[in-house]
Amino acid sequence: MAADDHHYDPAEIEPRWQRVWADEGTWEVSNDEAASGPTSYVLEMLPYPSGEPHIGHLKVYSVGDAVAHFHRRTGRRVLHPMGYDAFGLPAENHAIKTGQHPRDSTDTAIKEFQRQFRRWGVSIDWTREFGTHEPGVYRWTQWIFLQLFEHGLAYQKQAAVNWDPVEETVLANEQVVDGRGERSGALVEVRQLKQWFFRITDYADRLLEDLEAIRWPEHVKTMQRNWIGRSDGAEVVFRNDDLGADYTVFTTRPDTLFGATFFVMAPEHPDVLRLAAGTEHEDEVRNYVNRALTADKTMRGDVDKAKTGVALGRTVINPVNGEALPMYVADYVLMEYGTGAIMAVPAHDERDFAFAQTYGLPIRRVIESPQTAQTPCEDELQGLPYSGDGPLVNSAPEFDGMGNRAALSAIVAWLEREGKGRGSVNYRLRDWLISRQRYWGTPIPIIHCPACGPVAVPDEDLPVVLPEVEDYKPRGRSPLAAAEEWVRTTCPQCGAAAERETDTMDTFVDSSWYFLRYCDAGNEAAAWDPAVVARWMPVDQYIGGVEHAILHLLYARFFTKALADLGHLPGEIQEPFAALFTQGMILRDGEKMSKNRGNVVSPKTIVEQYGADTARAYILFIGPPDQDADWSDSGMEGVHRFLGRLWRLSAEAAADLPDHPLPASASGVSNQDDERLMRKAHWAIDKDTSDMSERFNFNTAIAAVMEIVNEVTPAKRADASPGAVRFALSTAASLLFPFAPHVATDAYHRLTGDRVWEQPWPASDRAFIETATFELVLQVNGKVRDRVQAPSDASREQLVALARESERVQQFIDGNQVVKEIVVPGKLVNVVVRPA
RNA sequence: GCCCGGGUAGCCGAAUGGCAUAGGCGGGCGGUCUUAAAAACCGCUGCUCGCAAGAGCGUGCGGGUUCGAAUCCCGCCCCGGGCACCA
Repeated sequence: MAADDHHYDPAEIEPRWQRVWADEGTWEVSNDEAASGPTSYVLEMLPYPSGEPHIGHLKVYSVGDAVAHFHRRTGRRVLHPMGYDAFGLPAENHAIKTGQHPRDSTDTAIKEFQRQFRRWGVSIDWTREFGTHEPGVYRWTQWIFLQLFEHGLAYQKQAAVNWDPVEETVLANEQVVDGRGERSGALVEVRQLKQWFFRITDYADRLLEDLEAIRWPEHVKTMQRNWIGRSDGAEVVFRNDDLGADYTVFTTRPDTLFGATFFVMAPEHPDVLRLAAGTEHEDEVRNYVNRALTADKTMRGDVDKAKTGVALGRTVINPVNGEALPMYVADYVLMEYGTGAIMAVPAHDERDFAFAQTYGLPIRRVIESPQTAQTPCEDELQGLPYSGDGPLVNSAPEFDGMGNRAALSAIVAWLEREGKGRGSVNYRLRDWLISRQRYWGTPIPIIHCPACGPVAVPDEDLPVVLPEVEDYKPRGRSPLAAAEEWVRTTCPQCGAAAERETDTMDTFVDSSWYFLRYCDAGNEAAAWDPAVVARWMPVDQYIGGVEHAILHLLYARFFTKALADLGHLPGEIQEPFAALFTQGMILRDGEKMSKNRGNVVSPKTIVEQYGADTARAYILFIGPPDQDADWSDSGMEGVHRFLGRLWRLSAEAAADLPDHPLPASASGVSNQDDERLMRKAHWAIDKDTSDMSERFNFNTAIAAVMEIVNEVTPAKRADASPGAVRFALSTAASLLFPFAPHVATDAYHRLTGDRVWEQPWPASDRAFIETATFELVLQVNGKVRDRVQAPSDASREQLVALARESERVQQFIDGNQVVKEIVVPGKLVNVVVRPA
């Protein structure tokens, strides 16, 4: 190639190096025990294969690949696998519309994903690739289900569940947002159905506590804490003498028990109608309950909605003082939380206060608030409702005057002694509903026997293969029910005629363990070998969208703990993802990209036009990767120009300058241009190393490489030696490699003859960064007035003297009195003056 | 309403107690190349005043702490996200 023909051509460079990586299996790692050294497991959330990859995929794999490359070059063996979350509703809905088998559309999409991921040059160990829809994989999903089933962690129960009328399936609590199906947006209905659940609530406390031990973004931890929703309090028993029934309530404020003035039940409470029966309120209660049960769930949940309710015409006894409290039914009390009944303390709870005001119920203050303590009030409702701390009043003599926190424990102790209640904890978290009445998922490996009940499919009969059906449309039952031959079977226990379970599993089950399978993907005898998993797990760096903050990340944590408890994982592996990074979205003109808006940027088009390196480096350069960022075509062209400049300068330097050793030490540097180049290169090494290891500041890491390249332009390096130029350019290529691997590899190879991915991450040499003099900033009263060169080893006195010598400083001192001099060694001198 | 983020040039952003605006984009001015233009490449470019030297101003708004504040503290405004009748 002629020296004047150095034209950056990613279409030539990128496939050439991709071929080397594919032929040599560069990114493959073995599970051999013999392989030594530290390991790292870098994982991006697995993609759902539909259509083709979008810009969000390009971002997550650009981030992940940068981390993987950095880990490799800092001496770790890196597991960086890829797979597909291949079951799910979009493929099935497509099948309902077109009749195309979901397997066919999914496999087509997977092929397109594979093509593009390779075209992007992502450093994946492709030997471990799989899709969750492969029978060889979902047989282990079924095996895990059965492990949970046999240990009581998977169970079937009749329950009020969320039914999505559009998707025609039930949904997990986590998949209902503001009363609507997460995918369909349809208002969910409550149905009583027999469904399969995983007992995630058994793990509520461990899921909460172990958040402390993992390096996750604080807001994701907060979301998980809120979702688990642990509340500490007490259960207190209130007796109704008419029916001779005891009603237990849960309260976080047993210290306010003496302030209870009424008692409220949820409309769904099974005893409401029985209690009202025979009273003058019977009809009214019946009407209220009917209205509440049919009302729009989203409306009922609105905080601002006025409180409504109806008296039941009965009373319960407050165990602490024997008072009879009137009973009400009101829709602000929820059946799903606690016991579906509450004690109402209007003086110290906003909701109870609003209800009491509406219905003219008594309000009794039992905790003194700071204001009322100071100014004994004329208005007895002043400052109410008050939910803060303070001493008890209007309670029993033994508690009055006691701080409410102390009183809380004292009252709980009293309740326990009297058998009227006990300390108790409540969670918002519900068990995970995993049954789906849909086709395209992992079949639940259960056989229903009229005599034996639900029976596990024996291990040797796994996988239970998804049967072929004609019609994918769910009609209030799973499409699998239509495969009658498949459904009809015999009981593995007693041999009697029996039927297969026809529901499939929520696809979140598949993604709750896929990261374990990557460790030992070829294993046909087991889901994984615990000894192999121990070598890789936990994932050192997990990367994905924040939209999975609750669902996927909580379920995967639950699976990891449950599988460790059952002995299938080493006990010390309690968390799947030691560190988590959540990347922001790529927007266009401040809006989400979508086909409807017509503002979609296609990775395929960009990569074809500019190359994968440009697309990847631009996405990382655009801003901090955890933030949303706006796509700009001209910004991307700027990065393209920069990559071209680096490559061209490298190619020219390699061709034009005779081979020359790199300056080995600071003393070998002969002139100012050399010194500037060497210092900039070593400074950038420091900058990039901390940007990559301490935080994910890829944007500033790339900017530092740009600074090196800006120093190497022919005009600026007139006197520089070939060795210094080569060092600056090869350092730039080396530092850029994690973000733009092809062009960096090619430039580095031309300059040095070596393969950059086989080189250790560069180390900076302080001798090149430290200099004999530095620029001393001179301030008067904190304002910069001058800059002078100062010796690096100057004493404080010498620095002050330099400041005093400056004419510009003197101008501002003249006529004033010098009060003091502040010296920051290596940085500045600030002369403080005041008018004489 | 409560809990997190965030607000820096025309735009994206850098700087977490010490030179505000690194790097990039865009616009403007100048240059190289060209018969010429475009493209490409190179250089300068925060605002105001000033011929210049230079001075003043400038990190959402108002106060405070400090020799010194984008950075720390108090009060407010705006934007984004999460949660929200959970007793």
